[in-house]
Amino acid sequence: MDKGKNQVLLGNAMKNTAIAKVFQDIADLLELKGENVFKIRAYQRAARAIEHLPKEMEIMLEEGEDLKGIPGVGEAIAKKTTELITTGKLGYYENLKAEFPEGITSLLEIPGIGPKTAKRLSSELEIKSVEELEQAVRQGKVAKLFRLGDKTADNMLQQIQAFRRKDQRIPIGEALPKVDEILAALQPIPGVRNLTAAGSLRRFRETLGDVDLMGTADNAEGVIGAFVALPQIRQVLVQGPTKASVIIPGGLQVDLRMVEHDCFGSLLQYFTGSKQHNIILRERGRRQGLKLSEYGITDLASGKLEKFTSEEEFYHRLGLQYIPPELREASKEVERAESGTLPKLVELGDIKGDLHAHTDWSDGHNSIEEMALTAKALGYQYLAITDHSVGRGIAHGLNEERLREQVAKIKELNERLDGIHLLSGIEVDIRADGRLDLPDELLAELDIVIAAIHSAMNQSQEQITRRVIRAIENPHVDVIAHPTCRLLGEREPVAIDMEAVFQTAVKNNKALEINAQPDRLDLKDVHAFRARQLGVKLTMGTDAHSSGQLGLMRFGIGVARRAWCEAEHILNTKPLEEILAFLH
DNA sequence: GCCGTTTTCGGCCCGACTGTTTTCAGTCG
Repeated sequence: MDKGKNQVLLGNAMKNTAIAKVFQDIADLLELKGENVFKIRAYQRAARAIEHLPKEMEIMLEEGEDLKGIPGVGEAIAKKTTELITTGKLGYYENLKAEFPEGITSLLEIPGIGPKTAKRLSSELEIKSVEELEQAVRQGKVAKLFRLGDKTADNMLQQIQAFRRKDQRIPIGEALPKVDEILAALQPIPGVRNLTAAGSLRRFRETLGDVDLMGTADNAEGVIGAFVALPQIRQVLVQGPTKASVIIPGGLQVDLRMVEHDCFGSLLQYFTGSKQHNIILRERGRRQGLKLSEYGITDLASGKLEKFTSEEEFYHRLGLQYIPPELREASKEVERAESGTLPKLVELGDIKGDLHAHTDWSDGHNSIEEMALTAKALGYQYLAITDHSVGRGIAHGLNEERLREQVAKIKELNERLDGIHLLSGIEVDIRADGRLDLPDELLAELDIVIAAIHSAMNQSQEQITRRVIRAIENPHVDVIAHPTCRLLGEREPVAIDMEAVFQTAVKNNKALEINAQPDRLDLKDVHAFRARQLGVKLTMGTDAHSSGQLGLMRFGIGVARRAWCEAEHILNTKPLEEILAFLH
């Protein structure tokens, strides 16, 4: 591991998420303080930018990279970041916190309560927590405050209750199939046009707060009526002539908005976001003498409003390439669209085979042949059979003898099956000490060796990083599967140093997997982005445990697109011969 | 506090809703 002084810094690790949190906190505190709103926005913007950064700032600092290159980070925030990373603390932040009663920022988490209200609740009623707020509302104290009334107090109570029972953000894998069902049910209604998801679902974020659907129709009210009458709707929150909000099973809120056809392009663009992306577009528009809104583009000189039925026209009017939704995260996509250098993002149709699948030889549900036939039906040229190794006793992992049997079986199937080629593989366990679960001479006989961690996940960063690096350095290993082992909403990622993993992978010409299981999505978007930047080869695998799960590839594609990947960055967009050449 | 194909100073996205007012402040997306 040639990381040198890097490790010293990593000791008191101050990750981007933590740094972003500090700046968001500062923004909240400055709001309470009544500071200049643009200063507040500057901190918020910096926090968002840092949060979505593909590279850890501590590494940028260590490599002497200029933090001011990050959009939204200037002199002052760069200096504060440096202080945070090198000392683990920030004097400015500590002083700011000391000015306010502890807990006051927690009030800002309740929708409807902004800085002004929070400050008054704190100063006039000495409320310091959501619990105290609830009590004060029930005692009628809040409704008595100037400019607050019964209705406001009532709303607070409801929002507090909603806040408490609110599930966390919902994984996209859970939401997308349900949304597809809703769209499929509404699509056949006569006169319906342009029905689509917008918002973070359309941008393919891995978790969603709520779902925004929108469309146009001759009979908008009829579509809204059909929407709220769908059998899967659990509760109707709001219903009007053009908009309705409902709750579906799983607690997910779904909004449907029917809009004017002639503004559909700008409306879809607006509701797709991200918010920061839209702000950047609008600021840019201003400099061109244009005012952008969801209704179109107004020429400030003439006051004339131009409308757009499609997003493509909207972007083109601004002198930009069309920006795919997955890129609209305020990470230089607007500049690239301006210079006409956006990537041509990978698509599902580019995928020529699945490189990670299980069968009933280990913990899968279908036979090798059934999996092969499904892969063929999906239009694939090849499918890698990668069952678990013996260490995964619970998954009926294969020992040497059964693996040899499977290799023979696959050979036989390849002779018999037409139009699909099976690769003999294994998802071999990386043991706690970094050794693999099967002997090298057996791994050498396989077409593909995927190595993965399934145990001892609480090891220290140093241990687990060294463990994976050792696996990458094994000459027979081709791919590391789900490198961080996270399960969305269930299990935190392991404490692995991804930068070191990326560098080792490049050096050894090994691939890392984008695991398409929707509860994994591992590599996740920012990791895949960074890996691609560094030239790490990427594979995509569904990790299917049944033939139906081979269809999960779309989730991996979503991650890859958010990582700005083109087809050439993903190995299994290549034809069989090229794949075999890489593997051997 | 950030930033520049009008600017190193003087701007900084835009519209809608709600509840409290009697013309608007606060909040949200």
